[in-house]
Amino acid sequence: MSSSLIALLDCNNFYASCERVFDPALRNKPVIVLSNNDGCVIARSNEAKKLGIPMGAPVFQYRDVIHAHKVIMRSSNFTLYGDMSNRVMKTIYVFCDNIEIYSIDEAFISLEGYDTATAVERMKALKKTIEQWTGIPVSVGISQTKTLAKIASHKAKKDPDTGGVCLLDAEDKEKLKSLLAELPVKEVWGIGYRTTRFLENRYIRTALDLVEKPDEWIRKNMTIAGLKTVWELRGKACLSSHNEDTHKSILCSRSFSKAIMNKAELFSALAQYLARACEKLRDQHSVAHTATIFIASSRFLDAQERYSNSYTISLSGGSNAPPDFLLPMREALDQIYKSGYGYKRAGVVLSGMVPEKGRQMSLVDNAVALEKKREVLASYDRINRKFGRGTLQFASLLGKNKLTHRDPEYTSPRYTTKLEEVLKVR
DNA sequence: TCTGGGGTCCTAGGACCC
DNA sequence: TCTGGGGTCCTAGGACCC
Repeated sequence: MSSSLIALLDCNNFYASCERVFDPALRNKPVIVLSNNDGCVIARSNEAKKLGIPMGAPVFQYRDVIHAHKVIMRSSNFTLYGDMSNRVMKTIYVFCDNIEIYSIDEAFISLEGYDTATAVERMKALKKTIEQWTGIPVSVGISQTKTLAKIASHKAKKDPDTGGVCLLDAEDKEKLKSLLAELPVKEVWGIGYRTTRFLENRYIRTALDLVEKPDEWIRKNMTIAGLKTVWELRGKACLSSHNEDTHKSILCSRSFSKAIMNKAELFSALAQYLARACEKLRDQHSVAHTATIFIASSRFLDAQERYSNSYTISLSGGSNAPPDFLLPMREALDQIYKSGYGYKRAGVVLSGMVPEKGRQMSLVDNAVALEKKREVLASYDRINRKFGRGTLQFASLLGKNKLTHRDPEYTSPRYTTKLEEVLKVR
């Protein structure tokens, strides 16, 4: 009896593909999607990859290539990408209801009960349907474990012979072995930069080198997480799915296009991120008991000129209303702010979540006031959802200064979520 | 300053992911 | 001149308890 199969479905060049769906002029051309402030490359079409533009590359360093090859740039449009992601995931649910949405462009799909041939057939049908219904090209890797499915999906993406769906059967031991022998250890899911350096120093260069090490050695040098990775590579599934619909932490942070030199401006930025983080918190019907603020100068300065720090505050009753966090947050900023530095980034992390219902009330709360506050925030959220984020804002959070975020230059319309911006057919 | 061995809980920081 | 943003998990070490 064979162990059950799992598939990883991965959207190809997701953000760039989303842009292409609505603008045919981008097809077969090099396209890159940029981060906030149009600073970095966060997605590339295959044509852009071939030009040697790396992931995360600062745009200014590649001006010449971009110009010479007429690379098309798009500022990121997360409203569009989020909506397209939903469409892809909903299509997967038509085929299978046991799925784990892993990221905006990836999902694991349980293929329990299928033999290998049927699994491949089903995934080919799914791939075709997604491409027809959403216009997003996808690749699928199938294997007995998530880590191997991941490897299979890379092969599906790179090797045209697979037709975009690749099976890696771990029960074919010889084939698995020869595949792992060709796979550089740094390409294994879960092996990052630090671990790669550690392993290569010990002449462990391929995935096969790694799986041949004894368990005790792995456990000692790579922690339990590394051991799980190795078991997965050997074909033994041990990564559990975490299909939580509530997050354990929520972060909102931004880089500034120009350095911020004073505390008031920094606080006003933090207050806005707090407001956004609290919105996400209310979306999942939680309250948070702790909030961490952090501030940082540019990471690209010399060590002596660099400064970053964070401070964690706690709220005894928990809350998802920005004003409750504001005063302790101001005190926190007083603790860590140092004048004389130019701050390039700041953010707020909320954690210590519990469900909004049945939360512990602190002594100063009274139930009526609490319910009233909840209703006010709910209307606030409804209005902002209907008319766009930022329609309503907290007066106490509004700074005098406009934040130094650069306006995006290359934004595409919100084709799918904004009536005024839908695609027009002549 | 030396003298004990266990527990638990919490948090900061590191490493990884997309 | 210009360098992203949002998550999870693990471990070590401190605080506290008996």
